[in-house]
Amino acid sequence: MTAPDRSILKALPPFARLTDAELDEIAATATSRLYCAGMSLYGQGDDAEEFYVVVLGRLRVTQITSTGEQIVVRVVNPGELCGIAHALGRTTYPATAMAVVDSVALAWPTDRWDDIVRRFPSFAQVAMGMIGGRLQEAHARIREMSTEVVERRVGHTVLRLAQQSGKREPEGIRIDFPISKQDLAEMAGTTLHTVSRILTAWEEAGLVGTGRQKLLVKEPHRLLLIADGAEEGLLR
Amino acid sequence: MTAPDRSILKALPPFARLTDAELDEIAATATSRLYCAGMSLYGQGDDAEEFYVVVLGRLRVTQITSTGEQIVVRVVNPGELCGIAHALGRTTYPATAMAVVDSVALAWPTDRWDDIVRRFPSFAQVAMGMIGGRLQEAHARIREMSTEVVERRVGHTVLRLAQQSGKREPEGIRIDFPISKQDLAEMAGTTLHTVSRILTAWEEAGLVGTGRQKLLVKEPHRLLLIADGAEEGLLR
DNA sequence: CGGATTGTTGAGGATACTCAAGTTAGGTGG
DNA sequence: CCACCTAACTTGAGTATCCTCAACAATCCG
Repeated sequence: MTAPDRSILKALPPFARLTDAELDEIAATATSRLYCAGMSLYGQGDDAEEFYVVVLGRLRVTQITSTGEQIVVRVVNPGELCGIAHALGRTTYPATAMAVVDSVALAWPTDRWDDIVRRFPSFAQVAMGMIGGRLQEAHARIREMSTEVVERRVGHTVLRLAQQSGKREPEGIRIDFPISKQDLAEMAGTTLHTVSRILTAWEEAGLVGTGRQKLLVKEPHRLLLIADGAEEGLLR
Repeated sequence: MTAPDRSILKALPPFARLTDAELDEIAATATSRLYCAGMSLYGQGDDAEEFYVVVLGRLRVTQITSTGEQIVVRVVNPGELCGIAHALGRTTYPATAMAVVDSVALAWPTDRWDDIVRRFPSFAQVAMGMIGGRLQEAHARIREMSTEVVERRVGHTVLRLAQQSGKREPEGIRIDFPISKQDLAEMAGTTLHTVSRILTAWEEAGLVGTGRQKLLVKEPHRLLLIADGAEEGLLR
């Protein structure tokens, strides 16, 4: 609920190249908020009154279709922007953002966006690069869903997750926040049943470790071979 | 091959709000190029040496996967940016852009991008909005591919095409550049066989008119009902 | 007019979904 | 701390959708 200190901003990529005076000015209009696991920052269809930068924790961004199915658009990691509907030319949020673990985010009123972009080109540049990264990820998903069989799609989904949000550990790359089979299914465009069968097969082969909302990628390299089609799938 | 006149720039959304002096300055570093149908502006994997704004014609942007399958990323219409790999944080083009009809585009050296963005916030704002639109379209495709059966997916693909690149005519909305069944399949994530069957069924119902690389949407409203699942599909 | 590209249509079959039933894990309250 | 309850997950069986394979037809262009 309080305005953040400049040192917090400085550690976030969008603000990394600003001077102390500039940071203070930007910090002055920000609000720091704590979201407990399960709380949402904003909902699909709401007026886009604020935009956010995540400081700590993880968010899951989802969309609901008109027929009630849900898809996971992305996971938001610390340092990333979200809720920037205005920059994308919208007045409402196209999706819902929810904290999957206790999270801290900075919020600015949406009408600060244009001013910040205009006055701080380095912010604009980083923001555009982040949007670009999301666009490329989206195209990768489209490509995968168009051309790959489920097992490879789930492979790429898991690998992307490991790369973007994973934590290196002695045994492998751990996804250190709760992720359900249903979530993975909604990311890969399949059902939780199919994800369950695939992960069980991979677990038996020692590629991954799974559990209730748990995921550990033990052999990313071999998983990549499967995802890229260089090695036969393990299902069935 | 020649530098363009400021009046040409002024008609393009990214430059619409600049002064004559600013336009002249931007025009000075631009090259106007004619691409005959079938020529490519750049290829997937090439160094991103230039970015473009299309003035006339249509481009088709495609990606080839490691296994040789192709997908259509998008169609580029006059007034739109393309080849902005640098802005998205890349050094190479992630896709190939090819003229589907004779087209004119303006080209700038990639290293002009940062300078233009920094000095002309209105350009930056329009550019970000365009990238945002692409991101939303990509998410719509992901949502459709995750949750919808083929016929509805093809419906949404055709409707998007009609909306973005169609031309109102007495009989309906015409796609006035060559578009093959294979192209539609690569946009909808299916095969040309399935697209052919679906369009034949729609044609028999009077929803569309089709032909070799031709497409006319006669009843967009009824097609929308099918695409949105409010009405039964016509296939089989 | 001939070749090449694009599109049509049918048959068969595999992939992955749906439906169903049960199991495990974790959190909560007594 | 244990019992219970719910949410998450597993596994099996049957089947629909849509892809693959195949052969042919139509259209365009030079």
